[in-house]
Amino acid sequence: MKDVAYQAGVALKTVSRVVNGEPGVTPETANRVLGAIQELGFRRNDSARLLRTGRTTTIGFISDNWGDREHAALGRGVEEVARERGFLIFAGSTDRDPAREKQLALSLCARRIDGLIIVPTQGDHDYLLSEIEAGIATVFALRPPLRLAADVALVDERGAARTAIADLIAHGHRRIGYLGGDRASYRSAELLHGYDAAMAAAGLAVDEAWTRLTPERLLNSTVTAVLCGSREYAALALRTLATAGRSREVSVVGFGDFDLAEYLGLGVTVMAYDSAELGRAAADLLFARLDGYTGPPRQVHVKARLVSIGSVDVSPAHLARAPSPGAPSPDVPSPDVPSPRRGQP
Amino acid sequence: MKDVAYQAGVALKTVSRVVNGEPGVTPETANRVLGAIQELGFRRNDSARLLRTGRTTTIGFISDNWGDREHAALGRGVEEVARERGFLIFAGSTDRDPAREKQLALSLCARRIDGLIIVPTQGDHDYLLSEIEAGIATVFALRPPLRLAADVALVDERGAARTAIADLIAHGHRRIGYLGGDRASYRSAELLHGYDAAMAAAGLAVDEAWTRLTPERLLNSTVTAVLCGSREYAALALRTLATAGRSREVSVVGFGDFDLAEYLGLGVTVMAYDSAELGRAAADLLFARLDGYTGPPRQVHVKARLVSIGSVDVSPAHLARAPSPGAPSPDVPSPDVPSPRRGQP
DNA sequence: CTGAAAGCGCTTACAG
DNA sequence: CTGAAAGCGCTTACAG
Repeated sequence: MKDVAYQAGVALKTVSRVVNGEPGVTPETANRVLGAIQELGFRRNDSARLLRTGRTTTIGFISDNWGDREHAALGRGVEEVARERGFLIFAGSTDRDPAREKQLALSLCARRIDGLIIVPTQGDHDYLLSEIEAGIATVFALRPPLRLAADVALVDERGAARTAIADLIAHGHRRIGYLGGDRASYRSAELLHGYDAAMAAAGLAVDEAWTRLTPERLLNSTVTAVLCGSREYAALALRTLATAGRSREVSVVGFGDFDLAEYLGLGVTVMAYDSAELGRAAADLLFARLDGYTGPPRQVHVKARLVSIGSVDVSPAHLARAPSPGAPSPDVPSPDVPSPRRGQP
Repeated sequence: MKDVAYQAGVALKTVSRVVNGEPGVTPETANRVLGAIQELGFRRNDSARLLRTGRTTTIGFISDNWGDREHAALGRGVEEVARERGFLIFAGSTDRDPAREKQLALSLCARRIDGLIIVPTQGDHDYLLSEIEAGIATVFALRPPLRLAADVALVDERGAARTAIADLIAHGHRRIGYLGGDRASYRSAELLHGYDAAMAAAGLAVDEAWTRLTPERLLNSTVTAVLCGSREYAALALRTLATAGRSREVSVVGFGDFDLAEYLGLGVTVMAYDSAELGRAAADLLFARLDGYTGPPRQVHVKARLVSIGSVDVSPAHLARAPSPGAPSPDVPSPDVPSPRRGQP
């Protein structure tokens, strides 16, 4: 810029004015500067400008794994909002390792990002407190942090489980299981909360074994339907049942990103949410802060929808034993066509 | 930092030394500085440091769509290499829009990233020339740029098509089609090149209509097997055949990322490559430049592998008509178990 | 072992 | 309309 000024025979400030399109420069002067810029191949160093300005117009996005479909969709949602605002995004994966999360987050903060959207690991997040105080807007997505009041964008797992279970009950199921790995994880805990609520609302007793299923135990269980807490467990449940030739005896309901339904194939029911929507919601919370919102931390929940796609494979004998479905309970969306896959318990 | 120096009663330079762990500071002095840092909650501004240093230890990653499984896996591969080097990544999507690509790339360059990995859009990339000259290492991934000599990391589409077609031929197919949308696209052109080579090598004539299939035309075609150039077309072909009840009359081979096989379900054959591997390859090219390599542009190709997963559904009648497969040609990997899905033409 | 000065490339605040 | 000076937060190159 100094060179440009020299070449054009003007002061540094004038070059700055031209580059930034500020008013108050004679067309002739401007042209002279523009010419020098062309000639010298000058391009402004935004990093330097941002150092002076204080703002970097950059946000960080930290998730479990950039390569994972669901986290990628989340990032995409964040990007859509950031793009509108002209913000750039630093992205990184934690691989669920708290140490990596901390290292990543702190190096982003050291670059003075304006905001951070983070899918938290299991670790504690005290290390972020001083950064947040220092003015880095922070939003947690997909999972809340432990012991930290902050803006959070979540999936409504409880509501999803309630809807799924109530729907199964409406179709005649009474013995319903949950398959989802670590019950202490945020997701499983929330889904089980919704499960319990829906079973209780229907006045159904719950055998503790039903919610402690494994793929193997599924085959020896008396459940007639099972809610799966992850993509992997849904796939496992289907495969286990198919291998045992018992696909038509147990209804499987998955929980996950929209593409899970597609992934699992035809004839499967999924409580599906939109990860990109979650990303947009998180970004909206973040930009509200950057726009000056200083109120208390907020939570937003992205709803899941019951999705059944494709054709249905059900044995006529099984169908014959199925009663006509009862009236759906109030909080259950009435499906246009009752799914015949869900036979009588 | 100035405040810390004042608080500790030392010079700026001494604080800098402590912060950077440079030698030559008395433990006492260092402790005094550390104390001041604690007290004031000081954290170094890396942006400022990088301005002075000249390097940003940052690379840009620009792809079609961050939310797309394949591009996300690519980014993940890039990240793995960047992480080892302690580099941060700016990420963004073009949505295949040349204008967006340019805008994104230029704003990254203005931030003075050290390198750029880019999945190019159809547009021309002359605008990058001055940036490359200015020292920003640039690598293209997945598709080469038009008229621009640069490092490129690609998938070996030609080899993949050759392998797939030769394998089909070895299983008795003679009339083989290609289904892949825009024939002028880089991917289709490369696949068709491999297709032609394999058909010619086997001395088989090609009816032009076979390579101009659409999902509808597939049903009226005489082909007994079809190579699909994208995830979408593979899914369409399968669905079209299934809907017409003719799944067992035409073998479908997909081409895509590893998860395509899983996505398409059991009993499907896919020429699969690893997007993360492609990302790592691109990053390796980039860091070679950052490490000082100044030779001519290089190309690396990631190989695709023939993958068949899961069980097979084939009509006994169809099987009965199938001949025992001939000896595989030299460039065809001999499958352990010949896939019975590929019946006689 | 420690420090005063200059500078990275830009902008801000003020004069003319 | 234009410019000289100071400063963003750090490091580099040199003295002591």
